Amino acid sequence: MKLSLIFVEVLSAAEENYLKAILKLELEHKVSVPTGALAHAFGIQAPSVTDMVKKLALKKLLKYEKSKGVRLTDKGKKLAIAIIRKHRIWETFLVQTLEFGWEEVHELAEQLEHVHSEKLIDKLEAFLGFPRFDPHGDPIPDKKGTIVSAKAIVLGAAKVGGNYKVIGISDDSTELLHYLNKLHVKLGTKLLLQSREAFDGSLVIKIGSRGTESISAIVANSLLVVED
Amino acid sequence: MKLSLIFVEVLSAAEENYLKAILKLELEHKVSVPTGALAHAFGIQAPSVTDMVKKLALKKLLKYEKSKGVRLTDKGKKLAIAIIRKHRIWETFLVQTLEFGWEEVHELAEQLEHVHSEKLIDKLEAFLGFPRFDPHGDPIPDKKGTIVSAKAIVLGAAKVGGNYKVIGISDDSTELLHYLNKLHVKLGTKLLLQSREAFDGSLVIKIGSRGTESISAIVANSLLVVED
DNA sequence: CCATTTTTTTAGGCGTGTCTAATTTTTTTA
DNA sequence: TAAAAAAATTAGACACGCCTAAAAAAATGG
Ligand SMILES: [Mn+2]
Ligand SMILES: [Mn+2]
Ligand SMILES: [Mn+2]
Ligand SMILES: [Mn+2]
Repeated sequence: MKLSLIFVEVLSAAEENYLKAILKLELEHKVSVPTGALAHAFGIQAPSVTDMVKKLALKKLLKYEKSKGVRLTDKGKKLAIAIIRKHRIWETFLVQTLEFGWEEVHELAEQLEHVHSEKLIDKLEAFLGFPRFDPHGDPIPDKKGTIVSAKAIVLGAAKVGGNYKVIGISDDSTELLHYLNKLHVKLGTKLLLQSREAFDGSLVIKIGSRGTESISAIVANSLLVVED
Repeated sequence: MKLSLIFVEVLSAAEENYLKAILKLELEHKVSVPTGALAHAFGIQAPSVTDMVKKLALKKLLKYEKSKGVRLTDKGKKLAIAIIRKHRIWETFLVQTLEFGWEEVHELAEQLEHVHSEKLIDKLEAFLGFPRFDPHGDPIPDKKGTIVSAKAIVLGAAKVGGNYKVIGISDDSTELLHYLNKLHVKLGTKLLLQSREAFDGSLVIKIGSRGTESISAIVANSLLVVED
C-alpha cells in the first residue's frame, strides 16, 4: 500500500506578513512591488527584504526579478488572502463578541492571524454568522478566497455638496481610529461634504446630526464612502 | 519631570514553554528540575536546554546551578501560571463556545497561549463566565495566580469496590482523550472499580450505566477521580 | 574508593530574520 | 548622454533556538 505524503508547508509569521504586505501593495499600485516599498512598509532595512524575497521565491510564493521587484504567484496570492481572511475574522470576533473597540483590534489580529488552524477560523466564522465585513468595513474573503470589492470612493475625492455614508476606513492605525471615535465617525455615519480647501485639500463636513468639523486631506483620503 | 520607563519584558514562545514545563516538573517532583528532564519533555537535546536556562537565569526567571538543575523564581512562577491560565481559558473557549472536542484543543491552545494580551484573556474569561476548570478538569488560575488544588486521587490508586466520579484527566494527549471518548468516559462520568489485576495494575471498571471495561494501569493513572 | 556509567556542560555549527557598510544597478537630470 | 542621485544588491555580522561531538562532572556500584 502506497501512502501519499502530504506536505503541509507551514510558513513563519514573518513570511506570512510579507505575503500580506505584498498583496496589499500590488492591489494599491497594480504593478510589481519594489523591495524598497516592503522595507518601508515593515520599517526594516532593504537588505533584509532582499533576503526574504529570495527565500519566498524559492518557495514559489512569488516571482522575484533582481532589481525589478516582486509579484505574488497564484499560490502566494491564495495564501495572502487566507491570512487576510483570518485577520479580519479575528478582528470581527474581538469587536463583535468580546466588545473591543475597533481601534484596539488590529495589533491583536496581527498576532492571531498567525495561529495555524483552518478549522478554528471556519468555526469562528460560523460562530459569528458568516460576517461579510470586518469592523473597519473591509470585506472578509470567503473560504475560497473570493473578496467582494467595495465600490466606495474616498471622501477626499467626493464632490462638494454631496451626501455620503461611511462604509470603510482604509487605514487600521489606532491613532486614526481613535481620532474618528472623537469625531463620532463610525461605519454607517452620514456625512455632508460642505467645502474643500484648495490649498491643502482639507474638508469641512457635517457629521450625522452633529456639528461641522474640519478634517485634513490625510483623514479624508482614508474614509471610504458611498453616495447616500 | 521624571518619567518612569516601564519595561514590558516580552518572552518568546520558546521561553514561555520552558517556564510552563519547569513549573509542571517542579510540582510533580517538588525539587529542582534537571536539565535532562526538560530535554526529555521537549524532545530536544540537552545542550539546547543548557543554553536556554542560562538565558532564563539572566532574566531572573529561574535559578540555575550548574549541573544541579533549575528552580523558578517568584517572577518565573508567576509568569508560568499566567501562561497556564491562558492555555486553559483558550481550551475552555474552544470547547465551550466553538464546540471543539476536548481531544482537539490542546495543540491549538499551545499556539494561542502565546498571544500577548492580558486584556484579551480577561475578556475571554468574562465572556465564558469565569470558568473554574478547563475541559480536562484542570483548574484555571485566577488573575492573581491562585490555583484551586483538586483533592482528587488517580483511579489507579483507588480501592476496589469503590464508586468514583471522573473530575479530571492528567494528560492532554489527543490519543488518550480519543480513547476515553470511545469508552464514553468524560468529566462527571461515574465509575465503579470492580477489580484490579495484581500483575500489571490493570483495572476492570463499570462505566456509568454501561458495561464493564478493562483499562490499563497507564490509563487508570491518568484518570483523576473523587469518591462518589 | 576507584572504575564505569550516566548526566551535564563546553565548543562549534546552522537556519532564520534582522542589521550595517560597501558596491552595483537603475533612474533622473543637467 | 554622461554625471549625479536613488534604489537595490552583496558581503559580513549578530541574536535566537536548535544541533552534534567531545569533555567534564556527578552518580553508581563492585
Ligand atoms: Mn501579522
Ligand atoms: Mn480591519
Ligand atoms: Mn492542554
Ligand atoms: Mn487542559
